[in-house]
Amino acid sequence: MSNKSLETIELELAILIRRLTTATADNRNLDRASYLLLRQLLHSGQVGVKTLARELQLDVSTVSRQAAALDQKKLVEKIKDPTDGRAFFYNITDYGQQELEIYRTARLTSIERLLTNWPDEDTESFGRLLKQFNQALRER
Amino acid sequence: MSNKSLETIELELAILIRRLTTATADNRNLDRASYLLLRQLLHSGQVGVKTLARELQLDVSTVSRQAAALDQKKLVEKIKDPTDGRAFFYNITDYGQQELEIYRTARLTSIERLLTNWPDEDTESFGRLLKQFNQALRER
DNA sequence: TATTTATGATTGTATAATACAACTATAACC
DNA sequence: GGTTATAGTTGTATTATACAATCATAAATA
Repeated sequence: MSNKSLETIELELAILIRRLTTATADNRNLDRASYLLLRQLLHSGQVGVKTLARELQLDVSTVSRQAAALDQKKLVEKIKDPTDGRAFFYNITDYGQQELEIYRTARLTSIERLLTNWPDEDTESFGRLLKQFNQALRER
Repeated sequence: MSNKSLETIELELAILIRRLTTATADNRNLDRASYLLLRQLLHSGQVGVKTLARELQLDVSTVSRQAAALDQKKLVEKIKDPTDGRAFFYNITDYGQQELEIYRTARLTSIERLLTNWPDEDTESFGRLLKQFNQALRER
């Protein structure tokens, strides 16, 4: 790998993180954390915070708080596990699914706006490489 | 652009941000904010917080605090503008340059580790596309 | 079976990064 | 010389996170 490419990636990643952590902060709707949690929940079905934390690679306490916030907002419901007195399931509500979809659509739209004029080849590669990079991060 | 690519980018960006904000948080050395500020300072030369804030697209108050923290740690020095009683310059110190270099090298190394086995073509594209994406964000 | 240990979850506390609003001091303008 | 603009700082709030302590229940063990 060329050192130039590596240096570019290093710098641009730092900038990207800075830019996106703040850019996505101003939301009337969902925040990024809730969004990923809801998505994961939709994907995993009925699971508790421990499983979610593992899947999202977050601390259990973090997920516990996030889930409580979502429960508060009626985006999910918390159900006692009948077979284990300590455990709970979370279920995304219909309202939660709606909100998720609204947020996701808004995100898609604003990203699409950023990518106008990009050659198809570039958007395709960008998606593929981001995914590949995340995979590497996950396996690290 | 294919909807599939767009959806991939949308999701993978959200994941990436989550992953990197936490992954880069555990540092004995510099934090990401300080790092970018020092880099910018090295690049811009003697400027005050207002200029830095504009260049970094951050609020002045944020940069003011960050700069104060760097000053505290002797990574920069704060110099009164002789021509304007309200204003200051910041200068990166030798120590600051050393620390910057140490941190940057560490970052390069850990990113390089993630990219082992990537075809040269992919690392080249990834750098180029990240830069392109940041540019789009900046111009938004 | 009674005690110990492990586990799912929550809560207390701390930190980092940020923004907006209020404020201070100085400069510029008229 | 009084008003307005500007550079910077500080107060306050929010979001996202981790680690440590704790609680309640389950599982293992003696």
